[in-house]
Amino acid sequence: MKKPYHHGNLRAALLEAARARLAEGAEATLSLRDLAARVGVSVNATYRHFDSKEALLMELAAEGFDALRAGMLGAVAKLGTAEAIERLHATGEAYVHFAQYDPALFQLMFRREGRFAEYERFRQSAEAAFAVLVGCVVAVQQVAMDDPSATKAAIAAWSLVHGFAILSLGGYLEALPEDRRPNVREVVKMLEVSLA
Amino acid sequence: MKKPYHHGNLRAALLEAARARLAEGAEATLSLRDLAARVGVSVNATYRHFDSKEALLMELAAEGFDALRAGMLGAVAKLGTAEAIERLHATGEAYVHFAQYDPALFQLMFRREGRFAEYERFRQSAEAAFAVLVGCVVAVQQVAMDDPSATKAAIAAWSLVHGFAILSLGGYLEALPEDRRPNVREVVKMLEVSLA
DNA sequence: CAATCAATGTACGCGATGTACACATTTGGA
DNA sequence: TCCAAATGTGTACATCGCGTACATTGATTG
Repeated sequence: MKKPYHHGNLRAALLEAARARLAEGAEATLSLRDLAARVGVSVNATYRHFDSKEALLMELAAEGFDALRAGMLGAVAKLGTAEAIERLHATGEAYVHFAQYDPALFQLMFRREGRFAEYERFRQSAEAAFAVLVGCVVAVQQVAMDDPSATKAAIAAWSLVHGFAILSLGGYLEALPEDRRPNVREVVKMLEVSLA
Repeated sequence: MKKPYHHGNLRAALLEAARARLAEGAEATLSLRDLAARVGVSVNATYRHFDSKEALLMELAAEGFDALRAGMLGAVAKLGTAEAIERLHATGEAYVHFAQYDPALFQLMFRREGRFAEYERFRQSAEAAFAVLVGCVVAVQQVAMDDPSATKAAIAAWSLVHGFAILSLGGYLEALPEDRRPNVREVVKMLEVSLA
């Protein structure tokens, strides 16, 4: 059984390799050539499936947002029926956990410098993920889905968990002794009061 | 008046050029060679003052933290005597404003991937900036400067403003219509209740 | 005046991106 | 069935960025 001339699903394989590669290092050191080599394919072949390295990364980032959304929804689902505020907490926690579980992917997702216009798929996935947060806030505030105040509160909530994730990953909290560092739960609780 | 063989203060000039360069573009497209050309100096000369591009960027980032600290302190000072909670608000606003005033520098500061160990100067400046926040929280909570709860609350506050800054700069909020986007003040107000 | 510092010029080695061109192998549709 | 399109291979190249080396020149300082 020699390897066939055609890979079969090179596109998916490249993305998978990129994911694996990301898990073990930073985005900065991810090269197309390395990816091609890992999959056992020539560099040129990669260009049959992605216009550029950036295009590949954007696809990866979009899938990241899909996974983030799934992670948040999953956390809520596992909670069963619960207070709306607790669901919001769970969602926030899931957000941070996602970031900590795959830091490189998370950073990748938020270092695309707003190329929403060029990559529609990316925009949609990012928006869908945000919608989960808005949904939670809507439930807490008991307002209409398109209520401006819900969107604003959701952004504030997003800011909080996102900021915490970034600062954690960046190592900016490591300088502090363990007992003075809040854990995810403590941070997420900050959402409680100000939204009620 | 021909230009002298020695520049005089090349180190400072390089940093200044880098700052200017940052103001008009992203970090990713900043090259040592370009910097040297701008200052009118050979590439080699730059290595007399900085071990590497990274070292130059770290210095720039450290100065960024100094400026951020000054900005926050300045905002508080301009407030005169005021409620502690208002000072915290002002500090948070100053944080976001700093980010919006010089986005590239701000991103630079937070994309150094925790090289605190290698660059002590950087660590100190970052810590000093954070201390301003802690100070505000301490005043609000009326606890001792080294009270763990103050540190934790300060981190939460930091997370909030930082997350908002990042999301703003990344363009992740631009998808939403203007009237559903919170402004700085609205976001910062979230600090109020949960810290009291 | 000698030593040292600061800067020049030129040239490499390395690695990464994207592109081009000619060619091979499958696969699918007219 | 056969031709065309899609997918891959190999090799080569232009471009750019980083860091380094080496010999040399101009300024400063003790």
